[in-house]
Amino acid sequence: MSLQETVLLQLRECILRGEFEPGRRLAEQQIAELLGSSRTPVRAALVTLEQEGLVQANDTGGFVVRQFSVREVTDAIAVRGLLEGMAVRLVAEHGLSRQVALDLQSCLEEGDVALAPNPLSMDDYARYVSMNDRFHALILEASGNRALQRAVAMNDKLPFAPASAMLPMQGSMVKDRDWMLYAHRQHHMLLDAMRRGEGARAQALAQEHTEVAQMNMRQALERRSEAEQLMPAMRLVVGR
Amino acid sequence: MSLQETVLLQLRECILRGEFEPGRRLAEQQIAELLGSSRTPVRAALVTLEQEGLVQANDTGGFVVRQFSVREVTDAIAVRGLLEGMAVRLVAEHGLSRQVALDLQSCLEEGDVALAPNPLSMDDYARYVSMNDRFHALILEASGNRALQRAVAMNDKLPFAPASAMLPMQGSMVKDRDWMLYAHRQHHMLLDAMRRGEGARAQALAQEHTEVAQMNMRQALERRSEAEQLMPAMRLVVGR
DNA sequence: ATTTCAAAAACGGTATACCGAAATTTTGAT
DNA sequence: ATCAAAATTTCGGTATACCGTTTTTGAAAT
Repeated sequence: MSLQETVLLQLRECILRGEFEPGRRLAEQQIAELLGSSRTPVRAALVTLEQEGLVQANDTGGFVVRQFSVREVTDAIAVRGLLEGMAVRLVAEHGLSRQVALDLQSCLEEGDVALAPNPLSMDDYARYVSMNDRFHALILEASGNRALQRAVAMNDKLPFAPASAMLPMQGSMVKDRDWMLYAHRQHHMLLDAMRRGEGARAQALAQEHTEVAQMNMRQALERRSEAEQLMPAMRLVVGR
Repeated sequence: MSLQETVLLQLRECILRGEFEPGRRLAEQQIAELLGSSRTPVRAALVTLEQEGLVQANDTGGFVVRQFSVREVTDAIAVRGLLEGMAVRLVAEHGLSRQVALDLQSCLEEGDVALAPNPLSMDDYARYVSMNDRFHALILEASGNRALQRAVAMNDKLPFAPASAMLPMQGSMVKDRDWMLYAHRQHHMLLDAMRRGEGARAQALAQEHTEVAQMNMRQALERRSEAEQLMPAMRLVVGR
């Protein structure tokens, strides 16, 4: 892997970890020293991160860590709902291939197992998150629409927009497990709708599915200090 | 304006003009000489263009002009329909502000005037295109959803996805004018739906509106050589 | 004429030097 | 002690040098 890729990954992670407060100037030299490279790879990374929206060009040149309003985050979640709704509709309408159906089914079963224990262990939670990501990725891939895939990929670069970013925060709380059970039930219904070729139903379901993320976002905002501990990227969200 | 911005704009335009055949390697030195700069600004531009999808990273390093399948283009148009559908629904549901309604109304009147002559002059056509872009931009802005705006902006970087890219090709043909009249009538109905707060209707209409673009894409493919003269970017589309 | 293979040219990734602009610190007057 | 001006440092934009790798070239062999 080239140094450029390493720097990009590390810098993105640093920002998402909340290691730089929003608005802070990202001096190229400084970051280069921090990550052990010269300015050149840092420069390339910053250009990429600007396109992704994590970093903002300064009037006077250079870049600054971007901050997000609550509105922007909830909007991004809504957009994900729209895009995933289209993906599941396409899959439902074009017919679910045998292989994809099997893959999705195995995701569901894995989710069933992961959510069975009460209370959930950290491992159970991690397993569920990984399954969740795979489930959403499979559907998107099965939609076959590359423009749609690009749109989701871009949208997911924003904090808290990706499917698993706003899962109930650690899953250890009883209430969190209940929410995850609810969301997972929706996954089951989603596959059912796709199997039956019920495009409109699948779309509505996928869109409603993101309301769980919206609820979690609201709850995270009410318990800000707690949330920031569990999800440092929360520091990038300003207001409320 | 910095040299970087100039280089980015020029290079993007060169690619969209079809001045480089798809698959061609974009050597940094070469482009730097062509545009009168050093490699550094070219490198930054290439990273940006890769994010935009106009350029593709080579396995062995460097970048190559991307080529698009017909499928990718029609998919991108469909995604634009989805996104604009959401925008108009949001505007309809949240209420159309007095100012935006006036602005949109004046767009419509301008369009009425531009399309009145028969046959259309090049100027009439240009005026309509400019109005069309403004109309779509106004709605998007009025939606207030920044994630949505970002998604549209990204999608519009793909060739032929932007609203006006696939307007009937020059408008001088009688049949083209008929299509434009049809599309413009849809604009009128769209504003009506938004005024009445009919979100679902507005959404359906916006989505259907992109079918005009789909038809034009198909027609352009049937008359490839002609189309490539009028829209050089057509050379980036492979197949059929 | 076609293929093969080695020499040469070109290329990309990276580091760094340079310069003007911006930001920060120091200085000096009040 | 306060504030403004000057000096200094830092920063970003740009050009360029260096090096290992890839690509092209061109000549020899078939």
